[in-house]
Amino acid sequence: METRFRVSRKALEKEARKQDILDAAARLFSQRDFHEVTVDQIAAEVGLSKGTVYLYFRNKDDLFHAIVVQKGQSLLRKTRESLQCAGDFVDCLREFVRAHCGFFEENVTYFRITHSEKTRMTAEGKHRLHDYADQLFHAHLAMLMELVERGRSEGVLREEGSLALVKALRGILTAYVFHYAFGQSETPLSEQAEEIVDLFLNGAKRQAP
Amino acid sequence: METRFRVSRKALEKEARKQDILDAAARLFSQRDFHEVTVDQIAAEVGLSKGTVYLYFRNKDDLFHAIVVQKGQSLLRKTRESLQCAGDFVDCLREFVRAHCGFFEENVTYFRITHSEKTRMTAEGKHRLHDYADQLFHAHLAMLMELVERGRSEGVLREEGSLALVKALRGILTAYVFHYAFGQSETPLSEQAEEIVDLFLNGAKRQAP
Amino acid sequence: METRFRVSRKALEKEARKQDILDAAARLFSQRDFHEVTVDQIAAEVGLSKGTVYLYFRNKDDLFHAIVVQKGQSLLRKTRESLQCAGDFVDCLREFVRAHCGFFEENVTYFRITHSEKTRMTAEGKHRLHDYADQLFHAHLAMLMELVERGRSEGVLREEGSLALVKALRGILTAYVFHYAFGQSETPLSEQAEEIVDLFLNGAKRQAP
Amino acid sequence: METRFRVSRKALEKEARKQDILDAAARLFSQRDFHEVTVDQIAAEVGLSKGTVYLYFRNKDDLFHAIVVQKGQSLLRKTRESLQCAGDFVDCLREFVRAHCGFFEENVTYFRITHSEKTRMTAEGKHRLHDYADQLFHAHLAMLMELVERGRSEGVLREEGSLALVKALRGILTAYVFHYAFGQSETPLSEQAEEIVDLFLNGAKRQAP
DNA sequence: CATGAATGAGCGTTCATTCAT
DNA sequence: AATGAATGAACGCTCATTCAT
Repeated sequence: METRFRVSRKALEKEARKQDILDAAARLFSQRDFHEVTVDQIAAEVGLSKGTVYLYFRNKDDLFHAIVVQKGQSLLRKTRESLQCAGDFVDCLREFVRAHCGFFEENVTYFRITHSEKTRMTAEGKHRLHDYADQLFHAHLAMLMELVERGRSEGVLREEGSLALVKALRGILTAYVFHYAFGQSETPLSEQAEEIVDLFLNGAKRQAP
Repeated sequence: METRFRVSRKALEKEARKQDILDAAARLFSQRDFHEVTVDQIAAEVGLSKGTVYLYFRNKDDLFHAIVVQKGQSLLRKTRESLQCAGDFVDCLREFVRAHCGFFEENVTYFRITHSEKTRMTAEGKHRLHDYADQLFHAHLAMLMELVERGRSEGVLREEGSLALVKALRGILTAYVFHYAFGQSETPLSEQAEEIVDLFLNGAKRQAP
Repeated sequence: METRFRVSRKALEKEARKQDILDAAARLFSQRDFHEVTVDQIAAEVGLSKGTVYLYFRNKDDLFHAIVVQKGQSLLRKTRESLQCAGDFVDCLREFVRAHCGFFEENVTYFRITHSEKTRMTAEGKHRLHDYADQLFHAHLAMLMELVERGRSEGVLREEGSLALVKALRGILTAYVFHYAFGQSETPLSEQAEEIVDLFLNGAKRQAP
Repeated sequence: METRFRVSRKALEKEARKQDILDAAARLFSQRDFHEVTVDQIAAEVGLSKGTVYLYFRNKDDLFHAIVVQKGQSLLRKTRESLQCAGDFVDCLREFVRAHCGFFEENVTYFRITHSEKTRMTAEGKHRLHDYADQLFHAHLAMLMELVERGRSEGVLREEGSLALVKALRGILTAYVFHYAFGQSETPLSEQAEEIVDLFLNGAKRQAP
């Protein structure tokens, strides 16, 4: 039992170390391009030796993808939870947007990563990202589709083209996160959730009195 | 006169060659990251020698920025023209969206470039892009602001936060271009202009009867 | 204690490796021009890979300057020591010339380097050499000045223009080293010290009986 | 006859153009290293196209050597003439030193070139310089030898080692030119001829009263 | 003769990756 | 497990040289 305990403690330590590397790397990747961050810098950021990084990740690509996957999972989990809300579609949509905003508020630094990675992924036809990361991306899309479908079935959203609605929602969300992440200091992202929902649902037109 | 003709022909040829390089490079930059495209590849793509590329551009960065600037100018010109329409705000908005869609329909390959470059630019605070490219970016933002202001002064758009409206419009536009550029074959982008305008103005809610 | 020993041994080995590179590079720089020696050749000469050289020196310039500085220091040290002789001016002058000759006898290969570097340094006005190498050069000049002044104060040397005397001494010294370094095999340089001193002090004229 | 005239005029023009290139190149080579001067720069300095330079010189090396040879010939001619003086050895020596100084005063810019080239030449064992330049170098040495021999046969110079005397003379001369060429503004070199002769003949010692 | 566009070998430098300790 | 020295492939860039016009 002592051995089991030792092993498990070791395993935990190892996991912790791995997470340290992921965090350090993510910090750097959010500031500079994939190719502009060197393994040396990552190692220095965690306070480890370059060789040690290779004990935890097979190569630089793996490390990068691990970040994308981990953050993707996290986003997916949080937004999924938000959809289990008790209320009606609009309530749930509000929760969803809040979750999305909350996630990126806490992970501003990861926005650039996922942003550029999403692009790369789509452009090169999955050659670069592991299947799992690919699945995550599509899972996110699917979840949005579901949400929109529900809005439709509740009679709140338009009947035509649910893909169009998904595009609009993602577009507005992304634009807001973008401005939050790169723009000069603004109001907290999560406080803008209501605004996003409003714009998405009612559009830019002045409301009839 | 023959001499004059010869000289001008040479100058034209040189300009044409420069454009060839720009086009070839843009093709590659749209498929892979800046650092993943080598000057050798660019040269090969045009059918020239590596050294020759350096006769036309001081370095790889310059070449890249030349592309961004050229396309940025083009987009700016086309969208600006669209705003000189005779009709009311909604007409102009429709023209604007059409121009935007039309441009990216013809320049799908440039979307990724400007997409990632815009990110990099904002992130690194103008350190990398020439002033001119910087100006272009802000000019585009300013133009959108103007358009939205007009919509407000005509009483069509909401009174609150014009930045919010700009975000929404850009977000939806970008999302549509993104899906067109990377998604599997869809309807022509320009045919989706009406849909974009509708979503932006009226939102996703089912319209009251 | 074993650890301490290991650490210090590693540090020593690293220092030794660095010196190996310096020596190999110096050998090559003495045979060919700075620009005619490639980093690849230097690496091959030490039996290392090109990249390894860059673990020890930031770049080719640094490596070159390290050689100049190291040898300059050595020359300065040895000649300075020689001036602490007990005897009168002529004794000290003799010691000085011997030290100078002795140094270049052991460092023939470095003569060309310092020779050409001195030229470059003076010509380009300190733009290329690190401040330290610059200081060394002037320290050497200053030392010669001091020596000559002493000869004058002891009533041995002429009263007029000590710079003239410095020029003459350096000129003769350099000429001798030059012939030794590049000429076909001759008598050891250090054995020519007496001759140099004699020519410098008494000139080429046949001595009055 | 008109044809002959035309041809000869053309030949003259060609020769003049060639000289222009030599002069421009020499100017640049005196400021920067051989490898730091580009053929492009040379062409620009003469106001010609790069390709044109290759009509007059087979390659960059040839051009460089042509300069060295031409200047060497010129120095040789001028110093040889000086030796045809009517007076005794000391008069002739004085004339020689004056000629040497005069030459480098007018050709300060060429000092560095010949300086570094002489080194390179001796170091690499004639592999680089054309035979002719090699001959020039040795002709200069031989001339000095002759001069010194004459001084000896007239009973003015010491009996021992004429090579030693040649070394001393060349050393002092070179040192003076060096200081003139690179040092901060000094008295004209030719006015220092007397001083050089004095130092060479009588040495640095204070003269007995 | 003169041009200058094109070439391509070659250099300095970087950096992901390996491996002996 | 951790290190960090060593590697070597690869890249951006330069420039002497050629050649069609």
